Amino acid sequence: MRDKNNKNNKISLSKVAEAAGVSKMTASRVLRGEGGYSEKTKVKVMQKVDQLGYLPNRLATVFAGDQSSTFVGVSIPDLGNEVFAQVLEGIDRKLGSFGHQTVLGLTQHTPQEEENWIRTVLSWQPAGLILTGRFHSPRGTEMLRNSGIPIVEIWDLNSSPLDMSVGINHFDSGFDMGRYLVGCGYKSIGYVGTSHDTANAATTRLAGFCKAVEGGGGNITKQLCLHDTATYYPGFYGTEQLLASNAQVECIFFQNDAMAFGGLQYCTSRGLEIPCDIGIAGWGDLPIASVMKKRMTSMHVPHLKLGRTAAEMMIARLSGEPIENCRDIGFSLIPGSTVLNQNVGNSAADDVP
Amino acid sequence: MRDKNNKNNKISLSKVAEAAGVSKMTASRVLRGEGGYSEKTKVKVMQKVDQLGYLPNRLATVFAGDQSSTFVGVSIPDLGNEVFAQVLEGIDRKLGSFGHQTVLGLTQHTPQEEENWIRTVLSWQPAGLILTGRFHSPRGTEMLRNSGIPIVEIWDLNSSPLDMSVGINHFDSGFDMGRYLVGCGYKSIGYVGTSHDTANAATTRLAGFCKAVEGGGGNITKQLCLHDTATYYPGFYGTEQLLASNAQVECIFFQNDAMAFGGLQYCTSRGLEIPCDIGIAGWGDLPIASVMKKRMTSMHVPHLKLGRTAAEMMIARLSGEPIENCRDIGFSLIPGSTVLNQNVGNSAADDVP
DNA sequence: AAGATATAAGTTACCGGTAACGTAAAAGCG
DNA sequence: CGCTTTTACGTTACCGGTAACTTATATCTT
Repeated sequence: MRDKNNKNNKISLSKVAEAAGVSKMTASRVLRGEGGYSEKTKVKVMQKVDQLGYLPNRLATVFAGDQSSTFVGVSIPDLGNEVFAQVLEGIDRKLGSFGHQTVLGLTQHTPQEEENWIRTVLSWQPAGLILTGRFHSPRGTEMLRNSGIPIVEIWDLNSSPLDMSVGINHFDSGFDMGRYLVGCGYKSIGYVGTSHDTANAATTRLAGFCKAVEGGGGNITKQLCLHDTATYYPGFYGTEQLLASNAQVECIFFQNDAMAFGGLQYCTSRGLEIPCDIGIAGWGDLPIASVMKKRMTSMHVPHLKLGRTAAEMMIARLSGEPIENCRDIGFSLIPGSTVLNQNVGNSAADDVP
Repeated sequence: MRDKNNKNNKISLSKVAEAAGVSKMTASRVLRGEGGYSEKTKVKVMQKVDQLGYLPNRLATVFAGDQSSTFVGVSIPDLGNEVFAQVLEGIDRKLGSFGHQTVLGLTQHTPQEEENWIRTVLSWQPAGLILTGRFHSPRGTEMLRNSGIPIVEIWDLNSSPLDMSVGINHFDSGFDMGRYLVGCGYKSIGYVGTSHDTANAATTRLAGFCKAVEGGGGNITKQLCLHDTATYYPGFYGTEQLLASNAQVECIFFQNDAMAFGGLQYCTSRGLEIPCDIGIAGWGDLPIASVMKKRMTSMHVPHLKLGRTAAEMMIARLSGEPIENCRDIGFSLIPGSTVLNQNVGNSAADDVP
C-alpha cells in the first residue's frame, strides 16, 4: 500500500498492449508511428492509451540505448543578477522549442559547486551542457572532457573552448569603457564591485579597464571589492564607502548596472549632481535603463540573444550540423548621460584641458 | 566510429567490476557502501573507479525500480520578471542542498505550454513538481492527479490544492492596496497592467483592488491592459496612454513594480511631481526599491522565502514528514512616498476633505 | 495455383543498475 | 572437531522500453 503499489499502478506499455490485445512491440510501433501495423490495430492501441492515460517512461527509452536524452544541463552563477536570468530565459526558450529540457544548476560562482553539479548532472546522461564561465575545477574539466557530449561555455568568450563557446571578450569591454572614460577627460577614477573566489568575468573586465585607464594617463584612485552580491544596495553603500575615503574620484565605474544604480542613488541622495559633480558608469545595460530619463553610461550586451545563441549552437551540434565552435556575440558602449564628455568634438582621447 | 562507440566507450559498472576482478554486484555494493565486502575488495574497486573515471548512470538506478529520481520539475511563467527569477533561485538553492535537481519549464503564462511541459517532465519520472499558479488545463490537471507524486502549487494560494500550496492571497493583496489608496483620499484611480489568456494572479489582484476601491467610494476611471510583457517600458508607454485619455486620474496602480517604475519615469519626464500631481503604486517590491530615495508604494512579498518554502514542503513530503498542505507566506503593504496620504492622522478611510 | 514478395505482427535479447536469493569459505562455539 | 553462524561474495531476474530477428498471413506474380 505504499511506494510499491505506486510502481504497480503505473501504466506501462505492456499494460496498454495487453489491454489492446497486442504485443508490447506492436504498441511501441504504433506510439512511435514507425509503421508496420494496420489501421485497426493503431486505433485499438491509441484508444487504450487514451483510456488508461498512458505516459511513456523516457527514462526507459534513453536507458534502452541509442537515443540520448533530451536533457541539457545549464549552469548559471545566480539569478539575483537580472542579466543571468535573461540569459537563462534565452536558453530555455530556444531549447524548449526544440524539445529539450533544461536541468538547472546555480553554481554561485564557485568551481566546487560547479564540479558537484557537473558530476550529478552527468549521471543523468544529458544530451549536452551549457556552462557559464571558462574556468572550471580540474576534476570538473576532466569530467567534461570525458563526457563526450556537446558543451557550450558562455559569457566569457573562450578562444580555446572545451568544445564550443559564445560570449564576449570581457577584457576588451572593460578596456573600451576605460578608454571612453579617459577620453571623456576623467583622470581619477574609482571602481566599485564585488570580490570572488576565482577569476571571473568581472575581474577580467576590471583588468581591461585598469589597463586602458592607466595606459591613457588616468588613475584608478580607489578600487573597492565588497564581499557581497553585485546588486543595488551594495552599489549604494559601496559608493558611500568609496566617497568617504580620502581618494580623489571624479568618476566611478561599477561592476554592473545594478550597482551603478545604487551608486547613482547614493550620490543623488547626498546632493551630488550627475554627471557634473561625479560621473557614473555601469555595465550590462539593464532593462530599467529603457525608462530612465538620464540614460546610464553602460555597456550593452545582448543577453537574450546570448542565451538563444548558446542553445542554437547546442542544437546544431546535436543534430550534427557543422558549426563554428567560437562565437563573439559582441557588446556596444552606451555613452549615456551619467558621465560628462569634457572633450566633445575632439577625437584625441588624452587631450587635457 | 560514431554514437555506437560513444556508448561502448562509456565506463559502466560491469567494466569497473571486470577490471577489479569482482562481480558487478560486489562493485555495486562497494559504491553504495552497503557493506558485505572486505576492505581489500573495496580498495580494489575504488581504485578502478578512480582510474577509469567511472560515473554512475542514475537513469539506470531510477529505472531499475524502487528509488525515485531526484528531479523536481519547476514551472515558472517567465524570468523577465525579476520576481519569478527570485522565486526560482529560492527553490533551486533549497532543492540543491538536498540533492535534488531542478528541471525548468518556462510556461509563458499559458495553460497549453504548461500542459505540454507537464507531459514531458512527467515522462522523466520526477520526484515531484512545483508549479506556478493554480490554474491548469483539464488534461494537465488529470495528469497531475494521476502522477502520484508530490505537487506544490505556488504564488497563488490555493485553499484546495491538488496536493500542496504556498503563496499569498492575491485578491486580498489587491484589496488591501485599494483600501489603502482610497484611505489616502484618492477617488479617481487608474490601472495599468498587461492582459493574459487566462485568469492569473495579476487579474485576481485587480479584482480585489477594484472591489476595495469601489466599495470605499472610489472609482476605477481607466483600466489599461496592454498586450505586452509586464516590464519597465510597457509601464512607461502605458502611463502615457492612460494620461492621454480623457479619464480623470489622481493615482495609478500598476500590475507590478517594474511597470510602476516605468510609469514613474514617464510622469517625471512630463514634469509631473510625484506624489503631489499624481500618485503611483506598484506591487512586488523590487530590490531596486532599496536604493531609491522616494520609496515606491508597493506590496512586499518575500519571494526568496516563497521559493525556499515551496522546496521545503516538497522535501518534507518526499521524506514522509507530516506537513500542512497549505501555507500562506504573507505580504505587507509598503506605504512608501509615491502616494500622498491626504488623511494623515485620521483613522477613517473614506473621509472626504 | 505455386512460388515470390509484402505486410503485420510476435519473440528474444539487451541497456546498467539493484533486489533477492544462493553458496562457498571463514569464524565462532561448545 | 564438527556444528552453526557469519562474511563475502556470485547468480539470476527484473525495471520499460526498443533493435534485430523470426513467423504467420495477405497480396501479387506469371
